[in-house]
Amino acid sequence: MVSIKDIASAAKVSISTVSYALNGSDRITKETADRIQSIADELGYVPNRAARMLKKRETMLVGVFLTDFSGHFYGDLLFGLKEELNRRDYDLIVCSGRRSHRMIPERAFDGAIILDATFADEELLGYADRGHKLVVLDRELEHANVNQVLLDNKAGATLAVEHLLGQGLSRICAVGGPESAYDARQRMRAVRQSVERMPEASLEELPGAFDKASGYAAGPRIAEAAREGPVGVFCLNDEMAIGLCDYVRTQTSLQIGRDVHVIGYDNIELAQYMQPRLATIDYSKRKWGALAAEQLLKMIEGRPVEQERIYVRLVEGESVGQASL
Amino acid sequence: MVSIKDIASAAKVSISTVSYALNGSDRITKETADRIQSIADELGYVPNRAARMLKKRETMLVGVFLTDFSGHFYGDLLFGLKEELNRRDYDLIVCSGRRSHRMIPERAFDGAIILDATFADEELLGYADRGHKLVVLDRELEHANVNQVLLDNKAGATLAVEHLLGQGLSRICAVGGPESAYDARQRMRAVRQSVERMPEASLEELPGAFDKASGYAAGPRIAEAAREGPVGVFCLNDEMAIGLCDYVRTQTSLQIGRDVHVIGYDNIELAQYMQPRLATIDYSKRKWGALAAEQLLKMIEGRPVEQERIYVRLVEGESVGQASL
DNA sequence: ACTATCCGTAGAAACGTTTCGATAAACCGT
DNA sequence: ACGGTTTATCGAAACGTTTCTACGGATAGT
Repeated sequence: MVSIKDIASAAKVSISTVSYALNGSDRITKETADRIQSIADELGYVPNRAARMLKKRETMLVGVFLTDFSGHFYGDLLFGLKEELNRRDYDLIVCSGRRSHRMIPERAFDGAIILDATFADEELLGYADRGHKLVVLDRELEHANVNQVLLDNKAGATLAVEHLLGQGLSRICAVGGPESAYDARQRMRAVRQSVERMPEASLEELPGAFDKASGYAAGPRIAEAAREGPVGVFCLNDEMAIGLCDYVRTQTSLQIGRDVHVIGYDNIELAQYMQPRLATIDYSKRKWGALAAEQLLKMIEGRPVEQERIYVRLVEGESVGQASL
Repeated sequence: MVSIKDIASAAKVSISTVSYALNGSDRITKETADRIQSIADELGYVPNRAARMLKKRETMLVGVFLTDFSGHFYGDLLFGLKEELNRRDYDLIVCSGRRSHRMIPERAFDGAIILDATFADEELLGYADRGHKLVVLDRELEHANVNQVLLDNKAGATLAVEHLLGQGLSRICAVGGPESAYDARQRMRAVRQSVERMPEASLEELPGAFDKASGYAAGPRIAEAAREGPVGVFCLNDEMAIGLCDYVRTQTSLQIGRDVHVIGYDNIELAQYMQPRLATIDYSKRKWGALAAEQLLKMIEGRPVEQERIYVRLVEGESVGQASL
């Protein structure tokens, strides 16, 4: 592999001159710089990333950690992240799995973005203590080296429940997320508050784990409830809503949007292709990513960071209809 | 940041002893090794990745390059890749975008897996010439440092067309992919061959770009054709099939599975949620990833690599029905 | 013409590891 | 008790950069 040394001897200058020339320092005259540059090109020189990282103590890399690679909104989120990072000359690296956690303390990146339930809070705080910059997207953490971009879960869940209530549905079921999920806890809390505000409304909470299977599993109980009249179901994310619709369609003779009214959360791509179209809560995943990137870069560069929040909107769908009285 | 030196002075041994001890060399007695280990733990030592990379000239990292992060089957593919790599102590890093290409010559990984149209063949061959190990998933390249895991596109496309023909459909439309896509070229070639084998069958080729919009765009022409009797449409991937169904459903009074029979390719998750369910060609994306990882590791370790191929199967769906005669 | 200033380049140390070869102490058999 | 062998540890070089400081020669000012 051709190194800076090879260029130095080919150009009959010292390696420091080569380094300065290639990095565009004004210590070197334009002529020598050009000469060195063309020799470098000719030899096909590419700087060694590891050496540069070691010496400069910076990587120009940001790591994003995901629980898995199959999330339905990762595409947009990562797009937003990457755009923003690239504008500032950083590269994005996506990681998943416990094994890769170690890359943070190994200083493989200048900062990391976390949307990964396999990190415990204490683990993240430990990294922050050691000086690593983090932006967390799936929890709230109080630390000088940690910031977050919050989804407005409260507003979203309130919107969802009020949409159901607004259709004349007073019997509400909510299918929850894993206890460990911050988003799930926040959404469920808002659900309770919204229902409590309506004296005539009732709420039943069903357990769930943010996956299709838990939506499906909630099916029997919901079908039972629906026998006594229309029921409005808020699944705390779209995947569960889809699982529930699956159950209702294949295992019961109930009709979605008439007997069982379903609304989800996240507006994943699938939602718009469901028949009937799934009502859901939407927010800009790109913006979420872009803000996360912006915050992280500010931290890395030592600029002040302001708290950001992503707003939500209701997407209507035929999975929620007017309650027939 | 605590380094091997700090441990050395804390333990009153040389840095080489620390290095040997921490790496489990048998040059060091168990007692000192344990002592050093516990001091390292106490100080919270984590090795510096850059330094190790530089010295060892290996990274234990594999990069996978994707055109974007939104592909519908990336989740499974990456899962297969990651599992296999982790079993062998390698970490996976996902990259996208032209900017990140440079990580290959910069020796940021021990090898790379390419499923990314933004790489030109010549670019990849250039890296291979410089000794970088590659596995390509979206093309075929002849080079000692390049291997591929091939999808059986020919078999899949043949299966799809024969399924349509088998339902009594003799007027076939095929919605193609970008000219630059290897998969698209292979599939289309097989389509032509299959249709030609049936003297009474006719084929019309429509342009496409593997995205939903091109499926939608093919809609008018297909609707026109369907006015003269049922037509079988093979969209070279599921996304286009979904776009086409969208058009037919919203812009025409034709019925899918009766007037227009649609089959896709890839069996993305969405396919099973379409109404009617989309017929498609399925193959194991996990296995695809696992084989790619296995090949790359063999190359890195200098073991012989055998050519692999992923097999396909037909998934029936109501989007293709019996042609009413 | 002589010192002071500046400018372009060179030398060398450092970043944090790994690993080869050297060294000194302990062991063994005779 | 002695040379020879083994054993545990150490010293130093190297990986490929960056960057501080030093240096020598040219230019400029008086």
